[in-house]
Amino acid sequence: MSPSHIHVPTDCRTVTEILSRVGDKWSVQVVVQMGEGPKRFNELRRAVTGISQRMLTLTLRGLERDGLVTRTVYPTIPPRVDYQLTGLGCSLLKTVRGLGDWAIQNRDEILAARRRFDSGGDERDETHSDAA
Amino acid sequence: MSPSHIHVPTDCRTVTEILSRVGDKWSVQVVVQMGEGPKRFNELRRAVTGISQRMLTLTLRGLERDGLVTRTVYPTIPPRVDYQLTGLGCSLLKTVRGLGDWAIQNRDEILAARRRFDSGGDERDETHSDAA
DNA sequence: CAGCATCCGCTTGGATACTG
DNA sequence: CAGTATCCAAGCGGATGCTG
Repeated sequence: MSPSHIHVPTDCRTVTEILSRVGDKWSVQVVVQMGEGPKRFNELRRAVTGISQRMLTLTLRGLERDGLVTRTVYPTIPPRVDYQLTGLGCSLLKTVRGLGDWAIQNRDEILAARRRFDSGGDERDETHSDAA
Repeated sequence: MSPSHIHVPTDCRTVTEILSRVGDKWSVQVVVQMGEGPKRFNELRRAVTGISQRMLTLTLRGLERDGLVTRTVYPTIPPRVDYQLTGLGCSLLKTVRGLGDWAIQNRDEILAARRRFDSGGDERDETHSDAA
């Protein structure tokens, strides 16, 4: 029942909502890993360097909750659990790759700007004597 | 001197780097506001609902540091400071809109999945009796 | 193997008060 | 108007130990 005919230019709250879903420390990396197909828990753990077991669990729960991944349990011994992107998850992955490409393309420029800012912290802006 | 000929599919570290830049609570909203043209400090403050003065300052400093916005000071009384997107900032805005559109399009589906997950927390996955 | 529970530090961010 | 400085609470995330 949302008024979808009112096309707000990039509705702020919704974007923020999604960004906080995807903007955490690990979600994107985990999603990217699953882009190559279904993955088991420890497989993901090894693939995503530096992630703790706790955070992998939490991240996967969050993604599952939002319908981005499915969790399939095989009650064998030892147990086996597969995580896989849903259609929604795949489409998110595609979109995130857009941001990823941007990041890769502009990484050097950003790092340069950062160094410039960090070294000289006083001549960074043009002070205009003229005013309204 | 980075080996740019090795095209890693969405280099994980770089993406994470940028996401943590843009994935904080306010950056995107601030950037979106500036997309409509240069803005003064309190103008941004009013436009971005809920932001504290402290966080607006920090957010703008961060964006300026990364070369995404410029800060122009008019030493008048009272002082006036304009913030404006750089070319880099504009290109980021465009990219972020991609994610924004995705968010808007799939918002309902995500919220539905979330409700489903939160209500029944046990029948959420298919347990397969078959295994490897 | 795939988790859950606990503890604990660090960072993020809000509220408030003060300044040029 | 456009900040800076301080204090403080909540949440994120790491380390460790235990379970089915």
